[in-house]
Amino acid sequence: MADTSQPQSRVGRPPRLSREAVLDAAEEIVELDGPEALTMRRVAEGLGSSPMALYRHVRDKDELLVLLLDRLARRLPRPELSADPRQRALQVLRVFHDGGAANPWVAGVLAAGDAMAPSVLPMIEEILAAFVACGMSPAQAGAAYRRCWQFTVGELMVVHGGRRHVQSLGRRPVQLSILDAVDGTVMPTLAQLVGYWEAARSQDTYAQDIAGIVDGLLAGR
Amino acid sequence: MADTSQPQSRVGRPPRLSREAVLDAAEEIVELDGPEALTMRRVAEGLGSSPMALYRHVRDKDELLVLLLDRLARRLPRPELSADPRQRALQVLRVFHDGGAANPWVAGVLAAGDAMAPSVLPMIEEILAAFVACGMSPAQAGAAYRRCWQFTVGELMVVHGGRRHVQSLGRRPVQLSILDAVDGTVMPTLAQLVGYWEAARSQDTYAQDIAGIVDGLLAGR
DNA sequence: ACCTGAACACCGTTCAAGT
DNA sequence: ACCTGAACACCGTTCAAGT
Repeated sequence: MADTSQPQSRVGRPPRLSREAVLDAAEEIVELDGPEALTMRRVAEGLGSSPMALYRHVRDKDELLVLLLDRLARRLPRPELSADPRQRALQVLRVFHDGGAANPWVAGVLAAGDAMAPSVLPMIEEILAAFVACGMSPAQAGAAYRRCWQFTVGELMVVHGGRRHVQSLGRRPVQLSILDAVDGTVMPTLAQLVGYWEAARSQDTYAQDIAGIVDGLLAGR
Repeated sequence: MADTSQPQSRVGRPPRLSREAVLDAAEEIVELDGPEALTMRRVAEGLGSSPMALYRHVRDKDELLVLLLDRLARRLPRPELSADPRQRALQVLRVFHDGGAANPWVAGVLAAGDAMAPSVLPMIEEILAAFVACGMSPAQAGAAYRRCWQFTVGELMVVHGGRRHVQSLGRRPVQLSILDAVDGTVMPTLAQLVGYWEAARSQDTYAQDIAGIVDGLLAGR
């Protein structure tokens, strides 16, 4: 009995943790309290192990974040793609956007460096192919994708971005933001601005914006 | 002699530091070693004072960063504005962009929260006015500015963004980036992608991109 | 009023040792 | 092979005390 014993390579202490378990614990924290709450020590605590045990499964904290991003990317839905290539590009871009908007910590991680999830490569390829099907050259498609992606990152940053939530640890609820920095005298422009920002957070302006950008690109060639 | 003595309010120890001095020291650090090197303790060290002395001149580290951003914004050049409103909007957007691109730490600070520099409000107003002069309604101008700003933030993030520079403290030069994450097998798409990214970093694609976006907006109405 | 010293409650990570 | 304990070199910030 006990055929769970592998005949091969049975040396040393059996593992108690795994990369998958570490990622699970990390994800729970980030989902609950945001990316700034993600510390190696808290992950270890969640696993009931010492902080240093994690380093056997993950190179360092940066790698942990990238792996978390990749995991999210792998879970992105693959929508039924339209026959119209323009529509197809917009569909995939929307999947990217919605994935980032649903997990506000993504913006912060994207901001941190050249980190990128390999699992999105097929989706990027889909967008490039769609642009080519619209009549662009591969180089044009690349530049077009870059423009769309940069707008999407900015949107995630500005609208759904790493706001420090409420988070107020009891002290100092105010924030030196655009609102109180002009010491009380709210300019008309400012009031309007705030309105437009709020609009973007409530209404779905992304669809309109990205469609406008894509149409600009298609009109260009 | 010594007419530097103010007749008014002469109580307690005279100040040795000032908010301006704190900002100078902070700026030097951030310019030299990037925003991640900016710590209260290092600023204090640069001033030859104790870390806690800073808290008399600045509420906390967040405020320090916002003040630094505002200082940079105040120094932005005010270009000779064109008579053509479309051109005018593009000019001011370019000033924003170039300011951020020249100081790569800006992207990181913008990413961190709703922080905003009050000194840019007149320039924002300039852009809104230009869009209105192009025939947009105020609401359309607001949405248009938002779209442009979001693209600009994304561009700063992706192209000039908070890459962790070389920074390698001797150990681990590699980075789990898109390049090595697909374990060696570089897809054609991937090679292309990297090329487009590099292109954006060397050539000035921003001018073309933002003009395309603005033209898309103007065509929309 | 302005600054200092010591302390608190954290970080990520290394290194030698246990099993 | 995998994990632990103690330690290192940091953080931001509070609080009581000095001048």
